[in-house]
Amino acid sequence: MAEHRYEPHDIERKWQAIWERERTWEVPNIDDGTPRSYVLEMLPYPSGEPHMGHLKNYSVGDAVAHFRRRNGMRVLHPMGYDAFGLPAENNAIKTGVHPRQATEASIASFQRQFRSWGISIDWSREFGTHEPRYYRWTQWIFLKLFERGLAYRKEAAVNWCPKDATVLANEQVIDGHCERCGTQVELRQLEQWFFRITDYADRLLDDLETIDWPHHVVTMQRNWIGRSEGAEVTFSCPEMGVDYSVFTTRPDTLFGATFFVMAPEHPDVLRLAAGTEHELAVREYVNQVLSESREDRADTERKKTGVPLGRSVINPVNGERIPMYVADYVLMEYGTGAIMAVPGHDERDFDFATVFGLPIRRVIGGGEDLPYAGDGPLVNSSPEFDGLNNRDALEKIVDWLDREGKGHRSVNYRLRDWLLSRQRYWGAPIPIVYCDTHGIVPVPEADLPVQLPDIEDYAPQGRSPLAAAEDWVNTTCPVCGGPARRETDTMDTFVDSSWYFLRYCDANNDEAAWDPKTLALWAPADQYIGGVEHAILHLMYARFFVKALADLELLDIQEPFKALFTQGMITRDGAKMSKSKGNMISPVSYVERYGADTARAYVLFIGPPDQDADWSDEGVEGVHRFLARLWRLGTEVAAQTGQQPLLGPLEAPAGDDLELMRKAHWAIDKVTNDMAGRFAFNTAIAAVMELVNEAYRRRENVKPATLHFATATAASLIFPFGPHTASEVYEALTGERVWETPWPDADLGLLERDVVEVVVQVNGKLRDRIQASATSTREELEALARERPNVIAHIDGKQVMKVIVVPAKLVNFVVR
RNA sequence: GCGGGCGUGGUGGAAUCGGUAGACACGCCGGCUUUAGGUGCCGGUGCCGCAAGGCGUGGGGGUUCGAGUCCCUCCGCCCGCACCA
Repeated sequence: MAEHRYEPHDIERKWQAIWERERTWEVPNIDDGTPRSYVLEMLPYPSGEPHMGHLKNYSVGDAVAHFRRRNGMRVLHPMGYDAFGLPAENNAIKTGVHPRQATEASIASFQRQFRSWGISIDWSREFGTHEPRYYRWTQWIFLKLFERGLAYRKEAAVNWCPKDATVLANEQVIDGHCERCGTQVELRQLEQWFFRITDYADRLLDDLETIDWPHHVVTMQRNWIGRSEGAEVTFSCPEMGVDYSVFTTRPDTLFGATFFVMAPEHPDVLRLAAGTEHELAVREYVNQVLSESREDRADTERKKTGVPLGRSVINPVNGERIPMYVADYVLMEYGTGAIMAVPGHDERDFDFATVFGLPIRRVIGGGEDLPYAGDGPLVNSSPEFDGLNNRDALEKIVDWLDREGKGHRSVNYRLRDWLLSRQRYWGAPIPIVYCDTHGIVPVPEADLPVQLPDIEDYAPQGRSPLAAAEDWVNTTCPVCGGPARRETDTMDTFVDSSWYFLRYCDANNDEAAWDPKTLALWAPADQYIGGVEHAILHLMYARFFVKALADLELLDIQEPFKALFTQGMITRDGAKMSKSKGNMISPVSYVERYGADTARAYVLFIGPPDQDADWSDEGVEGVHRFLARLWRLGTEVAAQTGQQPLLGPLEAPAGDDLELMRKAHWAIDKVTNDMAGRFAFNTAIAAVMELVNEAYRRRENVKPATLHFATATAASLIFPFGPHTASEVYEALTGERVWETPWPDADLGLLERDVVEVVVQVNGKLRDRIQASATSTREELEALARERPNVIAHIDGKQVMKVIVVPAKLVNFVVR
């Protein structure tokens, strides 16, 4: 058969040309009653060439898209590029080449590869987020949020990366280091733009219950939002005539508060210490803490440090005067920047009290040693509350505080507002100008986009490189026409990617970001697919945007992604692939060597797609062998039968014909279930392999029509994973285009057998198998089982206590 | 420390509802074909044992007629958050 060789490149080119010419995967924005589905993979960040993670991501998404299409749905399956961002700009600084040039070269390479992989993309909706026709609307959304008060400017201690010379969002700081370059970040007091995502904390939390997302992602988001219920309690400082409130989740332990601690950044700290013997020490301590790295400060292992402030506050529940301290374990960003310290029932306060010799008082019974953080009855508190369970006492104490005007119930979140301004060049300009008379003025919508000007020097100097583009910066105030200066910061790229999935729905609309009716045809995305690394950042921001846009009545959904699937990484020798490790392998070389179908089917066959999987060249060979086998079988059968319609239901099925038909219908059922309810592509592909193996084994003994059916069915079922080979084989056998034929239906009646194998156990151990009628009664099965020699040997001389019979499945003798 | 997940042959993995552990694939062994073949086709392959048989899903315990699957406990690995009051 030397002349008959599986030539994936010829086959793939042929079908790709057809899909391209006929625009097969484009879908119209109409509602004609056809059920619709929006299948979306996270858009790639175009840097260099696509890697294995992309291949896996889009192979998963394409399988889902194809499966839904063939089940009668009109599927929106678009593609775009998250084109703004730091790596392109850093490259520009190094090489002097404009980031647009490098980015667009990379986009071209992604486009080439997506086509060569045969991903079924609606190319008519493609865009890059760096194109003015896109970022015009990013700016428009910014203005809408600004109008609503959801975008605002404030001075705050922010994360600053000295290497990238820009501020970072909280979410972009990993273990105190810059997410991008790994440099240790510093805290700087700067005026910056924020989105008020904290206003949405409760909705972001509650609506997690309305979406079908992986449990671990939901948990991560929940933890990130970090909702804590408790109370705000007022401690007054009579010496200074000031009240300080603290947030606590444990007002039940108020009677155990023996000191009070403020964060070093607290604005009152120096004033409080002024004139006391501790003034100098406090000043030194604060300066020292502020110069510390975030990472050192966050080290929970090190000994607690702090300095007395020389002042005291009154505990509102018992009038006790307790000393004030400043200590770096209290954070300015959370709660009020001050805490009541209860060393008996909080480990951190306990550590501090131990170092400083402060009193430690037990006010909750239970546990052996202090600190004790569990529940129990109140003790040493007040006659009114002692003896009460602490949870009941908590409610009563807060009620009392509320009546006395000394506190109230309160909720705190770990979530902070989203810092979106970046002192960088390669991003969407923030559409704001500063006027001496009118202050912060939004650019009128009609003037959008604020075009990103071309510049020469990209190097950041602690301010945006855009500041050097004088012609661009100097403008006129939209209100008074007087001289004004443009905002020179650009937006975080996460702003761009927080709404791109909306734009796909109406990508060519030049009048608006989207038409709400058109958007409603598709949004929200029915299935979103991407890496877990976006579990918090992108997936939280996109949810916030959709909620904010819904409040602006610009759309009518509350969540962007109904269902989410997070794929695992492809590793090599158990390690993450990276340029620095030099263990990168690229999809291109495999596509060139084996064809796209092999590469695609392999990344899905390698294991469950939500788990990490290690790349193996031998494994690729195995999948390639399988596809070649299917193609060869198809060619052989087609030579024998010619193109003909699929075999209908069998008249009098028997023998090998019946068995092969059964296997085919079993495979249809198996693949359908593996695709419909879950993402079990690995077992789906295995089922098609079984069908092909079965067809090979029985091919000499079955009628041509049976073999034809089995082979065409295998091609039809493998289509979502290896679309080119599937199309080729299916066409050779039937003359039809497989993607235009409906997904096959399993004849479940055919799968039912008259004679089944029944397992016989004695005390739960397998002793024999018997062939029995599927309709045999319990008594018949037990009787049959008792005749078996191996069963007799095992129950002989023993007492049969019980017999368990599961009809058509098993018989278990319980003997003693 | 808190939260989440995982642990099955030589390897990747399968077992969807508590009912035959190891599908499919890799690797390995054997046969056939072609032999120029590193192609193709067929068969075998959890471990111990000549066999009968025994053992076997990280360790220990439990529930059950029956546990990879449920419960408790310990060990190991991975991920996320981390002085969040």
